[in-house]
Amino acid sequence: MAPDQTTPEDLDSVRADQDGADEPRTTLQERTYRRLRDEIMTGRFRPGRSVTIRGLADELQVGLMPVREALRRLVAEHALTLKPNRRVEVPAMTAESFEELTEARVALETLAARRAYAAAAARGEAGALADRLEAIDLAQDRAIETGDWEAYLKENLAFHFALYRAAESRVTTPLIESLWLQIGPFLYLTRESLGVTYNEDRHKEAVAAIRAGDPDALARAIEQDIRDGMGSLPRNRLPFGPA
Amino acid sequence: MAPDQTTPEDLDSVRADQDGADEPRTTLQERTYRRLRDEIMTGRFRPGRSVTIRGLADELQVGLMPVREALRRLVAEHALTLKPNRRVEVPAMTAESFEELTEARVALETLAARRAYAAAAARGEAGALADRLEAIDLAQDRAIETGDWEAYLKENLAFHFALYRAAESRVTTPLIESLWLQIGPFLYLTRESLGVTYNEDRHKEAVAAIRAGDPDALARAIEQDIRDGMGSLPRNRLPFGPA
DNA sequence: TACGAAAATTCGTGATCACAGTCTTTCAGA
DNA sequence: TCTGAAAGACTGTGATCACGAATTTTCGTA
Repeated sequence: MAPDQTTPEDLDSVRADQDGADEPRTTLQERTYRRLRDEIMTGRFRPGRSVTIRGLADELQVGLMPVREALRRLVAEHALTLKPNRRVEVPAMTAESFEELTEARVALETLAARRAYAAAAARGEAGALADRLEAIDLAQDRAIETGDWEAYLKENLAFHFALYRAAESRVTTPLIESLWLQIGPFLYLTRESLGVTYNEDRHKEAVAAIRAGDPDALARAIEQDIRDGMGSLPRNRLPFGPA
Repeated sequence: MAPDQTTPEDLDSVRADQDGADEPRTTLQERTYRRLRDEIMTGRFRPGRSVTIRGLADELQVGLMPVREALRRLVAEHALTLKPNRRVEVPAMTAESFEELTEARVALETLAARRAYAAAAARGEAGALADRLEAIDLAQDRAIETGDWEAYLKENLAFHFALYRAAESRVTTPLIESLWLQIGPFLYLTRESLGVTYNEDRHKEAVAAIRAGDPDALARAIEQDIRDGMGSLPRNRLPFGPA
């Protein structure tokens, strides 16, 4: 699709987000937003990097206006921050923010998981949901075996949002997405510095909880999954960002 | 029908929001955003009303560009929604959204309350926090006595955010604000249709919990306050919005 | 060499215009 | 009177420019 030859390396790496349909009828601003969103999530924007409208417009080969509105949207979603200079930057990750993000994730994602199970069970599709999640989890296991950290993160994202999306929550899901947007860069940026230890597979526990019809166990599995994942990150090296 | 004339009278009615400082050094877009934000929160935008850039620019006596960016920001915060026509509208409140908003509020606001107490207690300012909240609660009691529904809601907002702001959470507070933005219009729009019953004052319970140093009781008070308040609203008349 | 003021560049903000869709109105035909 | 197609008005999108503020560079002075 996109014929812009600049930056030909990675067009739509993490496209498997929310919209399966990839219509070309979207606005330039929307595509610019998704593009920047993916680049932020995958850590290609280092914290503290100077992000300017004209610079990005040059880089992405689009006009100033789409970039301008895409940046503003990302700021509204807290993926970027607005400095008093009126200039946007990739925010630094601090120990406080990291701890806050973990707690907020636990609060919102256990809620979303419960709602997802309730909605799926009400439709009699709990088994199908468990099957879908299990497939994603197997793909994630393969990523672990091959040591593909980026694929691992991608499948992890797919697992969580496949679960939450089952709730069809137009309120909770966007909030969770905002949290992931804030954590994403840090996850990818630290991929080298950690030897991930997979002691227990909380995803398998979650799938089993769904099959057993136990929402409480599902919520516990999700909470532990979040705490395991966040706890394995190098908290001691925070703050991470501009000096 | 709503009086759709230019409304030059109400410039900054509910300005006492979060920033005590009212510097004129802000951008036009920022002021337009706050203006529209307040009007949405106080229910002056009925659901389903057609919101156009040029119309608002005319009405607010500002250029198209500030309105354009303010609308986009409000859409990103889920205060307004973007129709497939690329046109923004005040979203209708449905029973599902209402229930979701209640659960999300409970999850996030009990978390914020706990963090606020912990932060205040760590600074040895828990007593001062309780005093501040008590003052707001007394003002709210006066609003109840005089039957001033709008003042009641305003003090209610002040109480909750005075508490959450004590946590200095740069992550959780914005999420809660987004939820209030989505509920706000509905609260004000239904002010006529309900005889509010104040059986128990959960705010006083919250203040007592802070003074007693009991975070769990504080969280329970906040949760019950939310459920009481949301439960008293006329759920049976949902969906509320465009036919 | 170090320092600081002035000049040049770059930035965000906002205005204005052109364009291509969408919606409303109008009006001709049954 | 009702239907439906064309004309007109209106809307969001995006480009381009002007302006003032902030940043960076330059260059003269200690």
